[in-house]
Amino acid sequence: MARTRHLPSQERKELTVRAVVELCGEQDPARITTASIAERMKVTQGALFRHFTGKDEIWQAVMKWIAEQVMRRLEKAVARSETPLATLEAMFMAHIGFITEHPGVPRLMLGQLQHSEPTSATRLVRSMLARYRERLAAILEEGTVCGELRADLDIEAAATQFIGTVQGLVVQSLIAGDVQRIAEQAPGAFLLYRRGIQAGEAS
Amino acid sequence: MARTRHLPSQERKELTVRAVVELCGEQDPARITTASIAERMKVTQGALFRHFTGKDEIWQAVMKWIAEQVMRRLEKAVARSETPLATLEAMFMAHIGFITEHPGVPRLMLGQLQHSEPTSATRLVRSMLARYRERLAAILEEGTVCGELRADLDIEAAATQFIGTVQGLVVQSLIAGDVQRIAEQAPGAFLLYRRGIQAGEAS
DNA sequence: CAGAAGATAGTAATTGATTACTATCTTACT
DNA sequence: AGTAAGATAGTAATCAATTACTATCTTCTG
Repeated sequence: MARTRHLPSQERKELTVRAVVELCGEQDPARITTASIAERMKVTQGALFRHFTGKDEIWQAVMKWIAEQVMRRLEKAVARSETPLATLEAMFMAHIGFITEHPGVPRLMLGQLQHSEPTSATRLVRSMLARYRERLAAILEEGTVCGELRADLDIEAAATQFIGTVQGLVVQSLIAGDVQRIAEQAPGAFLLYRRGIQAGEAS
Repeated sequence: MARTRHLPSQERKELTVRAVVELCGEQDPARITTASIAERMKVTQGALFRHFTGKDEIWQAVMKWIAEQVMRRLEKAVARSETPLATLEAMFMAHIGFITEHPGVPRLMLGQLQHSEPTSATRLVRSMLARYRERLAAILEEGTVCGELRADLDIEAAATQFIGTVQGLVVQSLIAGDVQRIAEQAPGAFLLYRRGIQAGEAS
């Protein structure tokens, strides 16, 4: 049996990220200590510093992982969809799916956004959200052009509202302490958002 | 000139709350120490414990203050409005107004919602948001009855989306680091929300 | 191909800084 | 004078980071 002490640094880093994401599903990121991370990994606290120069670098690695995961999923969703509206819905559900699979993610991102003096990790979050918005804006624009969305749509507001729709569900789940219910509420939430941006309907 | 050292405990408590709310506008609540609060108040750190039994009690006082302020404003907005839709808009703008006047408030509330083991302050936040939702649900219900809102409206989803609309603006401001721009974006955001819930329009 | 030599990863213990909280002395107000 | 509020000077606990040492893997040489 592979007792798997002694891992290559690369793998150990990945396990560290996993552990942190996991821990964020259970507690306030601000209260996560290097000791608690190490404990979760069955390693001593000092061992972490063989792979990271400091705690900051751990957060950075975590945010990098999240950014990659989210963006990969979003692009996949975009690729599979036909119309702008269908793309938006696929992105929405992909985002929600990622959150329900990794309940620590919202807490992680909100935790990073709290910092007013941006660390490296904070900058990563901000740039990810900025890219996210750009992606959204492009699709929304496309939707207005093809007539699927209201011609007078405020693109910026619609992008903010998209993220807000997710946020509403997230806040709801933080209050209820139950991340999984997000999945059930997601379709209804998107329907409401869709009605706000869609061109005049017949129903 | 009133050098105002030596204040009655009641006033000192109020100043403490003010100081904390102020500090939250500038930094992560999790990083606010009793020392930094005291410094802001021009008092020594130990003096705080003449008025609060512990840091928890400070957070509790802060959240109590916020809950009172928010609810007072919301009720005023409700009282002044005629139709359900006008009431919702007034509530929205009241909420946004409170946030722009006190930029620390979103960070404060989000910070509290991060805790998974609810403290007294956390419970206060949750119960405030619960009351908020109930209030919203009642108004939304009223709107469907009087025909101003879609008859098939999902009340729960619409309440979540209302809070989400605010959250979208908040997240936006945390990314941009500029709370004031919320005020400009608010009308556009509410318009989008309104279109999602309103009964078939003519425009 | 064996095995020494070096590199990499992990441990256990410690350090210095920070933090919430407290004990004791001092001042100011009534 | 007596008491409520504040200053001063602590304490114990926590935490990130470091250090000295050990275990394991990898590589190079004879």
